[in-house]
Amino acid sequence: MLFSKACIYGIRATFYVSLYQGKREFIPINEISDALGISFHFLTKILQKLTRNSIMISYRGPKGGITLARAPEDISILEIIKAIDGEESLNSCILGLPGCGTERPCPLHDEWGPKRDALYQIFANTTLKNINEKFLIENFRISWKDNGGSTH
Amino acid sequence: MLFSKACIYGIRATFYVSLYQGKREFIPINEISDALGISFHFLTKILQKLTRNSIMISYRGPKGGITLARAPEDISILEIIKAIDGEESLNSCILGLPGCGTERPCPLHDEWGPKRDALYQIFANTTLKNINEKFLIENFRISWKDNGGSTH
DNA sequence: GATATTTAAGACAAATTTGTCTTAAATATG
DNA sequence: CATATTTAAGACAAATTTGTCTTAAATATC
Ligand code: SF4
Ligand code: SF4
Repeated sequence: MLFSKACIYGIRATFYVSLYQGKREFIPINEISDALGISFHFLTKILQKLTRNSIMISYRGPKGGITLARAPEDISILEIIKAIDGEESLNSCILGLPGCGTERPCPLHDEWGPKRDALYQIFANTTLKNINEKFLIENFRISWKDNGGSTH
Repeated sequence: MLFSKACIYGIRATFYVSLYQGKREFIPINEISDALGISFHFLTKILQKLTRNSIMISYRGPKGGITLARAPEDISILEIIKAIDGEESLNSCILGLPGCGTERPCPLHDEWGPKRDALYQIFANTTLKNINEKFLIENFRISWKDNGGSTH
């Protein structure tokens, strides 16, 4: 698993929220946790990392909830990942051989390095606006809750 | 982290052993754990997964230790990963959105799918022989022990 | 102001991963 | 056969991640 469960939940929740951007004000967390089948309190703690990192804004009380802090085109997947799993999760190597790097590559570096960089660029360049467009264009109906896993 | 620590340790240990292939009989695990700076007993348990999966052969007693079960060109990195972290670690998606897949892609699938497949192929196609050649050709001197992390 | 709704915060518990230790079994050597 | 070496196996502990619960604070509505 490249990302922690917390990170995946955070990404899913952000996708969910971003679908309502411009249509509703604040989305209550319990609605999200219900839709995604995630523990409400666990999700709350995850989302707090996003509000602390100015990715989301939260509002308490009736009609409260969370919403994006910025325009969807200004929020990348990478930001979410960094806010939840930290900087290292994508910078560090899959093998993590110590003391290595470009000037002292391990036997896999030539192959892995470019792949890792490409992966990083995907997350850096994909914004929530891109995601929303994909959702709309492809008329995507995701089953947010776990239901047997992905088929590849 | 794509792989568990156990998996990374297993890969490092296998690299270490394969460097002596054809030169020494069995490599004692305590030598490996010393060289790699890993707990001896923890490494022993990890390596047992490799012996159970016919990747390594172990031998008890003086002059005992472990060695590769097959020729280096017949052992891929992928096998090691599967033996330790299981099949799913590379088949499952980084995001793990449920119920999705090629026929029901999430907004990242078009980008992530090919990357994941390419990654899979690297590990499937890279054998210990490839690794050894790299080590020799590049006259690689790895510092097996952690010493501050990779520089990228 | 009273009440219901909703996030914030933190204590706590469960599960998983990582790491340690002890004992047993196998084997080479003298 | 006695001894030292080395893996096997499994109990146990520590650390981390995941998940639950309780209380407090903010806010809309009546
Ligand atoms: S040399 Fe590169 S591929 Fe190899 S372990 Fe280090 S960062 Fe990873
Ligand atoms: S559709 Fe593809 S990329 Fe998206 S979550 Fe599923 S497997 Fe992953």
